[in-house]
Amino acid sequence: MPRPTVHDIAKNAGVSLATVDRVLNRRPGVRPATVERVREVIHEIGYIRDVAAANLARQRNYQFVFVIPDLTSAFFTQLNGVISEAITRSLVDRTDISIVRVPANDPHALVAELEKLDSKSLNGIAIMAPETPQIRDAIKRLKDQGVSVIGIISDLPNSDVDQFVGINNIAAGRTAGLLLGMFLGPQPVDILVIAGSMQARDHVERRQGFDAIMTEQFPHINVLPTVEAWDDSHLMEELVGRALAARPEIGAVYSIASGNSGLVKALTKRCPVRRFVVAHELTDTSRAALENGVFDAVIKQDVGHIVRSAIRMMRANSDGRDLIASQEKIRIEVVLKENLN
Amino acid sequence: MPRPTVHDIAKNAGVSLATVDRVLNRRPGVRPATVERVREVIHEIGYIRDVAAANLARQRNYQFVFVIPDLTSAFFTQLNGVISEAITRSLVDRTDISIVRVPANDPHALVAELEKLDSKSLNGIAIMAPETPQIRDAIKRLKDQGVSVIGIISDLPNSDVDQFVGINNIAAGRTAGLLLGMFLGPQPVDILVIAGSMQARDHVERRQGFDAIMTEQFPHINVLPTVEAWDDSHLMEELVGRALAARPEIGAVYSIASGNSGLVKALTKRCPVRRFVVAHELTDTSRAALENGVFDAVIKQDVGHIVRSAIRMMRANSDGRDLIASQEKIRIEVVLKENLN
DNA sequence: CTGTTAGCGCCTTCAT
DNA sequence: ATGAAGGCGCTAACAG
Repeated sequence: MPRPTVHDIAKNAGVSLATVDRVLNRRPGVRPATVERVREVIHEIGYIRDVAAANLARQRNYQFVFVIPDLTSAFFTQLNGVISEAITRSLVDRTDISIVRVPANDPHALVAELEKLDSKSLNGIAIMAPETPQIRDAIKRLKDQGVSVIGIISDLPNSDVDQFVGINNIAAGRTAGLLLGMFLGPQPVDILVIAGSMQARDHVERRQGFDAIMTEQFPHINVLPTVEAWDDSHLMEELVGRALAARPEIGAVYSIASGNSGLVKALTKRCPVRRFVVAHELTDTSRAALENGVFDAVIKQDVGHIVRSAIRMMRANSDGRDLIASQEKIRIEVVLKENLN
Repeated sequence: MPRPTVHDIAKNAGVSLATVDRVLNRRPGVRPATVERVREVIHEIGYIRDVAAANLARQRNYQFVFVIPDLTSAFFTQLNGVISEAITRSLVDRTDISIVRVPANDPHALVAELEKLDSKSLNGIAIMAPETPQIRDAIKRLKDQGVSVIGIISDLPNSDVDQFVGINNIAAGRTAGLLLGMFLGPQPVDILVIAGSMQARDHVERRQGFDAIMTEQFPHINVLPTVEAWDDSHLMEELVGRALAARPEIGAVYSIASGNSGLVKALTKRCPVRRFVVAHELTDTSRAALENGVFDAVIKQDVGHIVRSAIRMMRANSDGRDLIASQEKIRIEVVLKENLN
């Protein structure tokens, strides 16, 4: 027995297709009694709307854009790759996605790009950006024009975004701290912490979470002042090298930033000392480092998941649907040598 | 500018819609030269097929069934719940999914259920079952009748399934071992291991992986013989209680099985001793145990992900499509107190 | 307020 | 080997 269609509703309720459609789409111009009758029939015969057919008739299509920093580290290369793949995939779903890459750390340029977007044809944007007042305003403007705005990776808690897709970076920092604390055991040691810049909200939050758990639960461990390596592997190598030379007794390293290849070099150069190392993001570098034992754990966020989730959200927002909450939850993943795959 | 459609192809190639359709769907009855011309036009104008419209015209719908053991532990309750949710969701995608629950550990009953399935209307099944010869044969039969068969959660390596969706349980066991090894540090200790039954392939593999890494990398740790608790929490409580009483110096516990509430009871009853505990699957029990520090880590597989992935695969197999490999990879997740969410 | 009608992009008889 | 025409389930003018 085939599924009931709008025709079945019309027949059973004794009305026309147009009326059924009005009820289905909550459009005005139908007598309450009629609405009621149609609703009843819908319920009775167990009608389920065929979304695909509806979208076809509506000639609905989606225009989304990802706004991301034009950085070139492994993480951002990966992000770009994942979005590109999503672009290809989305073509069959009548969904056009484009990428706008804006200079990092330049709120003005970013705002300029946001203003350029044609909010007439645009249905949604997914943005990774620091939260400055100008950016907050630009986001507000887009939202007012009916564009769905999703924050990704780095949260924008005070902006009027529809949703944030990414991990809780405070919890991520706490997780890193917990791992190191448990690995290190009860003897007192020093931990070296390296961040990218303390401008990036995600990095700041990780550091915050890390510090919090260390003081709460591992007071015998001494966390050294943060070294800023500006996501630059050369600088990272130099700074870490210098730090380790100055304090050879350092027992562990927590790397918040990107540019981990420099870290690996610094660690392997001067070496027989066994140190526990936890870093962020699974890249070729960090994967190799896990495999050969230079890193002990990597805290990862699944970029593919983030991008797909953002797209699902923009689409759901565009047609006022809701989605499976659990599927959209981005997890703080702990990757060790043995669960690399 | 709107997307090119079949009409555009027809116009540009100087043929009719029917011919275009034949080329599009690789159906015979078109002169090679014509095929070539149409193909060229398709490429030129950048035509992308609207799958939704195609399925609509085709009146395509999908019939899938999940075959799972009728167990009632937290893990299986969760599995059932997730499938039920997927069933509701799938209705809008012209996809009908049903659940067949079969007695656990009864290959005959399972085979009988499989034979009952109407392979005429069925497009795919996702099955969790031990791999016996009869089951292998039943699977082969279904496949021969054109049904897509996906193994889930517990692998069926020697059966002719299209894909397996789940984690590598050997690696999961190794991950548990690595965690405990690192937590415990260099002093020699005893580890208690509790399994469900050594019939279930997934449990056996976890134990195997665990043992392997312990002998390879932590030879100073003494792994006690496996205790079988048959996924029963009462039995679990009793056996663990007895084991801890007999050897109070046990420094860690690895729980492969379900029935963890018994484990928690046994551990908290007799107590001030600090023991490291790693278990599998995130349930209400294990979540609470992580929160209050009874468990140190939980190895988890995302059941929602597994179910959604299996559905995507059955659908892709049914229409000979391929999908994003990385999205279908089920990860071995390490959950600590701090990355619970 | 309600109904008629013509599509949306694609597939599929049935002719030619 | 090719084409014309109707229909899949739903929506949206345009009439009444």
